[in-house]
Amino acid sequence: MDALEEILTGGQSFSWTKAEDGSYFAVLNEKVYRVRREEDFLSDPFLRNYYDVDTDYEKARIEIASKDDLLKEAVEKFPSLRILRQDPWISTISFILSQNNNIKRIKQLYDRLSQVYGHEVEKGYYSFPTPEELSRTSIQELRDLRVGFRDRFIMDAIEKHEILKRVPELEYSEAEELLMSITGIGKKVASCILLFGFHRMEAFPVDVWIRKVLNTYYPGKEISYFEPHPALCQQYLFSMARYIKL
DNA sequence: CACCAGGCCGTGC
DNA sequence: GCACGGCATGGT
Repeated sequence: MDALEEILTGGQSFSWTKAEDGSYFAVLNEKVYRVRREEDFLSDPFLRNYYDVDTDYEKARIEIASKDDLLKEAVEKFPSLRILRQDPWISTISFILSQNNNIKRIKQLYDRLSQVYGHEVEKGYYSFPTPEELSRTSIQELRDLRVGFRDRFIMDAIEKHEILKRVPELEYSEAEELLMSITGIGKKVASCILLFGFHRMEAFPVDVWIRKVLNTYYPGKEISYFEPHPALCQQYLFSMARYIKL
C-alpha cells in the first residue's frame, strides 16, 4: 500500500494530484509543491508543518493497534497514516463539496473551482480561491460548474467565512455549533473541518463508511472506546472500510 | 434500470 | 426532539 497515496488522495485532502510519473503535486501556500516520498516533506518548513512531521505518531500507533484486531490490521496496512494540517477555508469548502458525493468527484470540483476562481502561481497551476476570489461567483456559475445542490451552501460559506477566525479560541462543541451556523454544514462536515482544518484531534467524523464499520465491528460501543486517539482511530477505520469495501 | 457517494435541509409529527 | 423525502451529479 502506497503510504502517500492514502494520506494525500484518500479523502482528507483534495489538493493533491497524482502525476503520470507517480509523484504528487499540489498548489498550496502560493507555490507548487511536488513530492514523491515522505522524506520530501522534511526539508521545507511549510511542508513540515503541513505533514505534521514533528508529531510523534509512533506511541499513538502502538496504543491504537493494541485496541483490537481490526485496528491492529489497519495500523499494519497503513503504517504512516497521519492527519494533515490543512487550511481552514480550503477545508470548509472541500467538505461542503463532500456531502453525498464521492472522492473522485469532490476532487474534480475542487480543481474546477481552483482553475476558474483561483490564480495562476505557475504556468498551468492554480491556487484554491480565497474567500475574496470565490466571492466573484454566483449561484448560477456554481451550478454550471456542476456543484449541484451545494451551490447555496458555498454561497453561505463565502458570506460567513470570517467566523473561521473565531474557531481556534473555542471549545470543540462551541466551534462545532459556530460552523453549523453555515447552511450546508452539519455535524459530520463540521467535524471534518475541525479535524483537517484546525487539527482538533478530538474530532470523530461519522460518514457512511464509518457508520458501516461501527455497525459491523463495534455494535453497542461508544465513541469513547477510541480514546485517547479518536481522530486517528477514525482515520484508520475509514481507510480500512474503503480498503475492504465494507 | 437501480443504487451509491467522507450529508444536510425542510417539513411534519 | 426524531423520521423521512428530496436533492445534483457522475460512476458502477
